[in-house]
Amino acid sequence: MAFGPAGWWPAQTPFEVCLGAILVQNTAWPNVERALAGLRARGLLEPAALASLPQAELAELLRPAGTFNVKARRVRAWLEFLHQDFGGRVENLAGVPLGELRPRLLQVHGLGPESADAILLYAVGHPVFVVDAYTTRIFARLGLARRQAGYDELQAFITSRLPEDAGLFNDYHAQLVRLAKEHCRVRPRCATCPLEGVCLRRGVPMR
DNA sequence: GCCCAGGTGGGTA
DNA sequence: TACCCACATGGG
Repeated sequence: MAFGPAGWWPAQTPFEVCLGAILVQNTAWPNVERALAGLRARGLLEPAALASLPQAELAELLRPAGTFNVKARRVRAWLEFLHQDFGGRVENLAGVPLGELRPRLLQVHGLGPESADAILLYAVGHPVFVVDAYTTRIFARLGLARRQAGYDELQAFITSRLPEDAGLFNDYHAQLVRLAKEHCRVRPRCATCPLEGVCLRRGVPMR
C-alpha cells in the first residue's frame, strides 16, 4: 500500500490514480501503463509539470493509451479543475464531503460516473462502489441484477447489500476484476471456469 | 484482418 | 429519455 486508502488500483500516488481513471476509459490497462511510463520518464506525473505542456504535446505522450486527443482534452480539464478549486493537489479533495464532491467531479469534462467514483474511492478514500464493465457483465450474467440496469441502479443494488466500507469496496472491485481476467484466460474452457459456464466475454448473451 | 478493452460526450429522434 | 457514434492504440 503506497498511500492512504490504498489498495488495489495500480498507481503510486493519488494523482496517478486520477490520470489512470481517465486514461483507462475504454482501453486495456497495459496501454495505460505505457502512457504513464512515458510521463514518468519525463518527470510529468505531477499536476504542475503536466499542466505546463501544450495540448498537442500532451496528446503525443498519451498516444499509447489510445483515443489520445480525447484524453488530452480530458486530462487538461482535470488539471484545470484541480488547479482552480484545489490548489493543484488531489489531497485537498479530501476536505470536501462526499455528497458535495461527487457532483462536482461529474461536472468536469471527461469524468463520468465510473471515472469519478474511481477517483473518489482509490484517490480520496470515500466508500463508493466503482461499477465498471466487469461488474456490469458479472452481475448481469449471473442473473443478480437487471441486464438493462444503468450505472446508478447497479451501484445502489450492490451498495445497499454491503457495509459502507471503502476497504471492502476496494477489495470487492479487485476481486471482480481478478475474476473477470482469470475467466478471460480460461475462456476456451468456459465450462470448467469458476463461473460454471457463465461467459464473461463482452457481447456474449447470457447462458 | 477482425474483435476487443476497467467510458464519455455529443448528436439525433 | 433512449439510442447511435466517434474516439484510437495494442494484444489475441
